[in-house]
Amino acid sequence: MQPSDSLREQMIAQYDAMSAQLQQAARYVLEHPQDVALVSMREVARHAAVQPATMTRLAKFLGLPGYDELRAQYAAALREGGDGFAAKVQKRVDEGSERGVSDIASHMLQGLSVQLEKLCEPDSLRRLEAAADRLKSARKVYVLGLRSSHAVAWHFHYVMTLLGERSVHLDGPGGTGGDALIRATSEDVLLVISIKPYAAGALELAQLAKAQGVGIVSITDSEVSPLVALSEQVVLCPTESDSFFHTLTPALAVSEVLCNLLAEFDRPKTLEALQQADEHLLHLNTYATAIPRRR
Amino acid sequence: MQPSDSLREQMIAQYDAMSAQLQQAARYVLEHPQDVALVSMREVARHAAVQPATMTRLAKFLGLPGYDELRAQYAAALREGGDGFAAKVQKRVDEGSERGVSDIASHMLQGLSVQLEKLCEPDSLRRLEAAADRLKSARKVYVLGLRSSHAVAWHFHYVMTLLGERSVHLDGPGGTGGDALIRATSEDVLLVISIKPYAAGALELAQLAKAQGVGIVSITDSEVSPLVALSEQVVLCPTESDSFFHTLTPALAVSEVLCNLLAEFDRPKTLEALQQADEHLLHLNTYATAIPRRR
DNA sequence: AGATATTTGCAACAAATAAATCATTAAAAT
DNA sequence: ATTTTAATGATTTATTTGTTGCAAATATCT
Repeated sequence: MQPSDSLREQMIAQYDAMSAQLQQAARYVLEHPQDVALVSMREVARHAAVQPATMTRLAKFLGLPGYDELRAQYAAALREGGDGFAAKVQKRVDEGSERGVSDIASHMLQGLSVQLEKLCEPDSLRRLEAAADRLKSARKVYVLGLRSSHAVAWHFHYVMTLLGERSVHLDGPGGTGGDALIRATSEDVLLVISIKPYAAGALELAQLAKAQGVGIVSITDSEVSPLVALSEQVVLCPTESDSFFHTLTPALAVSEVLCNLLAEFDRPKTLEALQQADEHLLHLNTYATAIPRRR
Repeated sequence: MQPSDSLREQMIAQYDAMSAQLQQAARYVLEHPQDVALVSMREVARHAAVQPATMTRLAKFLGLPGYDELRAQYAAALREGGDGFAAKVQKRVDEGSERGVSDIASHMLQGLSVQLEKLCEPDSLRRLEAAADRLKSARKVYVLGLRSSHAVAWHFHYVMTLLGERSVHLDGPGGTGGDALIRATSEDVLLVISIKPYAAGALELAQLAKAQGVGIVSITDSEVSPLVALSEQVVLCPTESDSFFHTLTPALAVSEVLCNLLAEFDRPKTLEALQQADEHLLHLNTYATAIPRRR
């Protein structure tokens, strides 16, 4: 799938010696080898969010005469890969008969994959859309998820924070998480994430919020979840998995979809907000592309 | 290896209805499907000993708008072959042309589903297994994930907590998260989750830990992620999605798989630990199955 | 802090591409 | 045998391609 190996390895080895733009280009090439073979350089550059010239420069950096040679190598690799496809599948099947450790993993992952596909059913999509609409109309969105659901709640809140300042995460040290609801009104919405077993604390807070007139939108796992009775909108997601634990992956996926639907609602505003966040984080040196020097 | 089947069959079926030149072109296309995808029309024409215009005419004869569409079909077919079975769905995703609200959602979900399937490839499974092995052998597992990766880190830690007391979450108020590493030794392992853009803080802490002799296992998004250089084991997961944001869903899935592999390692102990946790939480009235009465 | 080198974005270029147009040739039908 | 039709080849045109040169921006070093 990758070209003659030497090229791929060379790219990885010399990655650190590349400039930022070159790295961005190289990274895309590494992660989308088929594209290099199948689409034009300018298009690859567009996908990689890089100037066309950078692709040429990458090729030269790797010691090739030009981009065409780079493409040729990837094309050759793809030819082989395509031919050997049958063999590859066969290999996979053979390995599958071992029933080993990686079988467990593969089983789980495929199960999760199927569950995500099930979320594409019309009913789920309707619920997602309705939930997004409801969240959209809120002045503030309070986000609540305790115990295992904390991960989803926090992630939703984090993304919403990048988008603006409408989100409030109901969590805090010493059990003070619910305090932020003090000034919540009927113009606001509470997004609750809770799956079985339902954390009592989350249900209590949700009920309290509802009593204050706050609209409730929930992500939960069943039509008979206690949250359904409280909520204006419910998105259901499966949690069963071939493992000891319930899975949160579908719930997280749902959360990400909601975030994106909200972002899509006003693209210009979203883009502006994201750019603003980018600049802010850049000034703070929040991010790094290499291992920072010890200080 | 051949395009959507219908095209290949159509060519064979209508072969007799073609003119001599068209037949010559069609014959070459049928016998060299890869060339159609990988080289220009003129070159294909030259190899087929046919006028360039004939290739265009062949495409139109098959009811396609132009030769580009023909090439696109063959390129898509080659992608499938090269990329594996998951790519079939990807094609559906790529073809998504309408952008209704629920189309966006279903698009995203299908994309995520495909990514999870890709994690089932042998290489990924090997990495997962190796990472699980390394974590298994650790005395303590420190878990680190900042910013967006916090969700994954926390979830991993949460599940590990249910399983025993080997896990330490490197997070805390006032930037004290790293303090727990004070007593970390070479018997311990640090699990770092970080995806692009990489939080500088996470890299710093990981580097510090490594300097202390702590083994590093990481979940990250690329072969050229700065974490790779530090880590004994790396699990790669995709983060691209048809949305404004990077997706964490595959990373979370990887984390859940790791948890489960660790749990599977010693089933009796796992079951006992889970039962113990159940009892504990029951006594604390942590969970509820119905809306609790207001107090 | 200033000087130097490197990196990056932009625009222009020539070459090549796919498609459209027209002229010529071969085949079919009257 | 002549007209009509379809097929083929040559030519032209508007894009698109990969590359290069140059100026602005950025980083690096003294």
